[in-house]
Amino acid sequence: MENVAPRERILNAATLLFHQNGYNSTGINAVIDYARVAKASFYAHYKTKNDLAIAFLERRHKIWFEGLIKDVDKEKALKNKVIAAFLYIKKMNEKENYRGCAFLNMLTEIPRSNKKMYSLIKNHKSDLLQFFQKIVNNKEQAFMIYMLFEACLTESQVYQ
Amino acid sequence: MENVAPRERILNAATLLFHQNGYNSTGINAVIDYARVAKASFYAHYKTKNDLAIAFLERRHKIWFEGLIKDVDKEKALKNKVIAAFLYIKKMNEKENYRGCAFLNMLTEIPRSNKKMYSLIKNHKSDLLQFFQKIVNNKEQAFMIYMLFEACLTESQVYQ
DNA sequence: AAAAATATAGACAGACTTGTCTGTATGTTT
DNA sequence: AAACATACAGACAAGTCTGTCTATATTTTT
Repeated sequence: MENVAPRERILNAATLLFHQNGYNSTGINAVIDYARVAKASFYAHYKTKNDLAIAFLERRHKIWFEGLIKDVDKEKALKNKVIAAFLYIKKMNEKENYRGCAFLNMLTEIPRSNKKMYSLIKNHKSDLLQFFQKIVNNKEQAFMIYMLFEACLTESQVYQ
Repeated sequence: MENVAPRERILNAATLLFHQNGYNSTGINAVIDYARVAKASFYAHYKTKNDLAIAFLERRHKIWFEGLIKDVDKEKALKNKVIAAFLYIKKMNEKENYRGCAFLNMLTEIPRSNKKMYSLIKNHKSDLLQFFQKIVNNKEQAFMIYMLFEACLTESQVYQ
C-alpha cells in the first residue's frame, strides 16, 4: 500500500486533492503532506505546480478512458454500451464524492493563457465525443449522447 | 457611467472579475482597484469576501433570469421559446467571453461546507429546470431540454 | 566498501492573501 | 455652521502561497 515511489505518491495525492478540493485550494504543502514526501523531493520530480497539474490531467485522461472503455466493451448491444457509459459516470461519481468532471473543474480554475492545460482539456472532450461517434456511428445521435453525458457529469455535482 | 455608488461599483467589479478570472484567482485588492474604492469602504459594505460572493450570486440569479424570461417571452410558439432560450446562452457567452455558467464555476471553487453558497447554486439550477417545465409542460421533455441547455453552457466554455 | 543518486526535514525568501486600523477628506443633514 | 455619515489612501497584521536552499540520511550502483 505504501510501498510506492515518491513520484507516484505525489501524483496520487494530487489526483485526490485536486479533484476533491479544487486546484487553487490545494497548496503544494497539502500535496506533500498527503504524499509523505519532502518538499525538495517534490520539486526534484515536478518543476512547478503547473507541471504537476499537467501530469495529473494526462494520467487522469488515460485512466479515466481505460475505465470507460473497459465497462463499455463488456456489452455487446449498442444500447447496452450507451447505458454502460452512463453507469460509468455514476460509479465514478460515487467513488469520487460527486465532484463532476476533473477537466471541466480545472478549466474554470486556470487562466485562458494556460495553453498547455487548455489543450489537454479540450482534447479530452474531443476524444470523448469521438468515442461516442465510434460506438454509435451516427454523428448526430453521438453528439446528443455526448451532450447528455456531459450534462450528467455536471449535474451530479449540483445535485450530488 | 462612473456616477454609481461605491457599493454598486464593488458588485459590478466582482461580477466581472469573478466570472472572468474565477473566484479564488480574484483577490479583494483586484476588486477594489477595479471598482476604484478604498479598502475600508469595501469592508464597510461587505463583511467578508464570502458575503460579496453571495451578493454576486444573488444578483446574478436575478438579472440572468430576467434576461432569459425577457427573450423567451418575446416568442409565442413553444418551439420558438425553446430556441430563444438557447440563443440567450449564445448571446450571453459572446458577451462574457465564453466563461460558461457562473454558478457551476463557483461550485467547483468553494468547499462543500459552504452551505449558503451551495444552496444558492442549487436553487438557481432548480429554478431553471422549473422554468423549462413551465414553458414545455411535459416533465420528461423539459428535463431533456434542461440537460441539453446545461451541456451547451459548459461546452461553450470548452470549445469557446 | 566507496561513490553517486535519491530521499529526508524544515528554514527561508518573496510575493501573495484577507481583513483591520488610522487618519483625513468630502458631502449631507439638521 | 455643527454634526454625522460616508468616502478616501494606504500602512499593517497574520497568515497563506510557491519555490529555493541547506544539511543530513538512506538507497542504489559501481
